[in-house]
Amino acid sequence: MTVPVRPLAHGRAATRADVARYAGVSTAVVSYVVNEGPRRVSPGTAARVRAAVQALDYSPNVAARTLRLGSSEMLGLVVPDITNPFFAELAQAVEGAAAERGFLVTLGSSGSRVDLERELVTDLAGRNVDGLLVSTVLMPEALAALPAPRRPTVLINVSTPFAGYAAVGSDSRRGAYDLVEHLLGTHGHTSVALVIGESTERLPEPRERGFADAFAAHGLPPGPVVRTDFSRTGGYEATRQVLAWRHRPDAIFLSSDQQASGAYRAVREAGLECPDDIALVAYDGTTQSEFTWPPLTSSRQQIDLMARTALSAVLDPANAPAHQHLPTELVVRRSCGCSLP
Amino acid sequence: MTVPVRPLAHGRAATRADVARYAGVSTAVVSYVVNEGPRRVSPGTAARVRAAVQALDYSPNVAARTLRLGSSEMLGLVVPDITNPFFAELAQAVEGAAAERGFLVTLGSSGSRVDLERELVTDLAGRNVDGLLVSTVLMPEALAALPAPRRPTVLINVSTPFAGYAAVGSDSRRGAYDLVEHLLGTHGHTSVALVIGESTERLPEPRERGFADAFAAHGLPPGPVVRTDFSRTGGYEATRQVLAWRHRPDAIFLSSDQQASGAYRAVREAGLECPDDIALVAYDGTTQSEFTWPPLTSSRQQIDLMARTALSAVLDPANAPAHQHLPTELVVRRSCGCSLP
DNA sequence: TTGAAAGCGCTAACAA
DNA sequence: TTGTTAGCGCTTTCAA
Repeated sequence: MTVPVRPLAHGRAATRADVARYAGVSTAVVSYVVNEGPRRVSPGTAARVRAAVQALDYSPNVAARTLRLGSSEMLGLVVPDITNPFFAELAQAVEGAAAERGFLVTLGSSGSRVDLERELVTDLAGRNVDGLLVSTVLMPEALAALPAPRRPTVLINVSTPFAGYAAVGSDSRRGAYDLVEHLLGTHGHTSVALVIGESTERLPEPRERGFADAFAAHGLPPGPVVRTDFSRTGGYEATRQVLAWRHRPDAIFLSSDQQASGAYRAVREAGLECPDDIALVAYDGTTQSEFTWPPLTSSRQQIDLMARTALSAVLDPANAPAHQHLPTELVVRRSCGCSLP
Repeated sequence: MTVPVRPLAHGRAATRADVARYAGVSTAVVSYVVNEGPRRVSPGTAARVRAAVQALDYSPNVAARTLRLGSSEMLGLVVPDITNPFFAELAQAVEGAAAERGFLVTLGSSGSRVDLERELVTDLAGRNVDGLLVSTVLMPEALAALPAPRRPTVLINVSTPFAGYAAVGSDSRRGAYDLVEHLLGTHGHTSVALVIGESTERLPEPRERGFADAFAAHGLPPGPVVRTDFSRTGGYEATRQVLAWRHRPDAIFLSSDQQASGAYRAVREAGLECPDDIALVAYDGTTQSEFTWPPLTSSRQQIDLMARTALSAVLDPANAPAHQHLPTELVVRRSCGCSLP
């Protein structure tokens, strides 16, 4: 199945022993120089070692180091779908935050498939990663079915804690509330539909609760809910469905930017205009939301903060709170009906 | 700088020796069972070993295996920007193709920054990856400045070969030609502007040549070229610029979907309609292009094929051609002015 | 300040 | 069919 890769053609790569021999020192000294510690080395010797390193084009074998140290300075990140801009931005942020601390990250994108995700997590966990960040669509059961994590594992982008894991996520209930309240309060809409991904999180989904909360605050019964998946196609299909209702709502709240992308298409295909015929708002607030037309009013997740928070949690599991809620930010653009300069 | 991670609280993780002791066999036998070879083991013994593995919750130490075997079954992938849907789709494809062959992939996204990219490639290459796929914006110099790769390295998404590396990319010259020829031939446009990313590839950029080729085929001098960067903002700014010209062209050919996203926004902000006031076409053809309005006519890169081809090249460097050109596919939608059902 | 050497967990050649 | 063991490259304790 797998293809072993031979070392370079011109012979095996130089090892620490080669360098030591070349520089006329012991292997320990080479270590001290290469790692700048833990013992100090006289300047002259250090220079000879560096020259040898150069001459032999030596670079340390990470597997050996990992084996010895028990740490690989690698983190694993599992997301359901890297082509979803939210996860792409999250991956970018995690990678950046990890790099700042000297860690590399191995990414797995499961395509939202449960079995693949399980495999990914198990595999990654076995790969000497020092910690795991998992953003999964398959919360409770699948997670419980996993072998106990051998490494600090934090659940990222979840709104409810899960036994045995540290978790960080946005306060999506509040984010949803803000959006719907804006529609109901500022714009005086009375009928707003919710299009939401088929969640495997503990129900009711927080966005759905925020949605209902906003209606309650206005003394209204909650609007209709359409469940689909968290993709463009999901948003597209669901919106088509909503537009076909006898009484078209004033607005649709999409649970992700990705779904909103599909919603726009459905609206245009129906020959309708946003926001005149129907307002659209969405949860996520990735860069994509600035480039739709009209620009998308959204509750923006603080992706950088989420990445940093999650990173601190894996790297210092002892002090990681069971669950951290990050605030979202309401970004009003034009798709809700507001007319901005 | 780095935080070593301790084994599980309930003591150190089980090793192969623990399993051997528990099952009353030698470590070799455990190996044979776990790896299903290379020696065969009697069914009874194998069962005992499997029971021990289960009981001790044993999982092999990958670092040790890597050290021993000299192969990690990991590949490295470096892309300039994972939030660009093209690269996200590419990453997804590479990951999928790799998984089929038992490899995991470590992703690095450089944010298009030369220094970070150099660091990433060097770092990744040192990490016992069995091979490296690099899609870089900083072709010639930076690549030459890199230490010689210790592992098979293939350049991905490049249109010109580069000494010492296998390379795979789409035939972007042809892709560009198809698009512009469609505009000139089918639609009878005469003035088409090109918005292209600031390329670090050997000039002239193939898309620019394809663009010029199409004009030449019609006996026309090539249209105006605006150079910007390969981002939404780049496309946005460049398009604003084009729209401000005294003579607005009939169409703009954007060198990426990401730029096209920015272009749409610029067109709408200017109060113009696509394709009536100005036609838009782009190179890439990611899923994003199906969800713009109007849907984007594009030259679609065969991302899956590219991933597979590149993978074969890293995994079997001996037989990898210096450069492989993959055909693109013209996908006609509505942004060019075609009226589809 | 430097050297010798043990040992991290695994694979596979060799021996039984 | 199974056991013994060398050795992958590295870090670091202990001794000099």
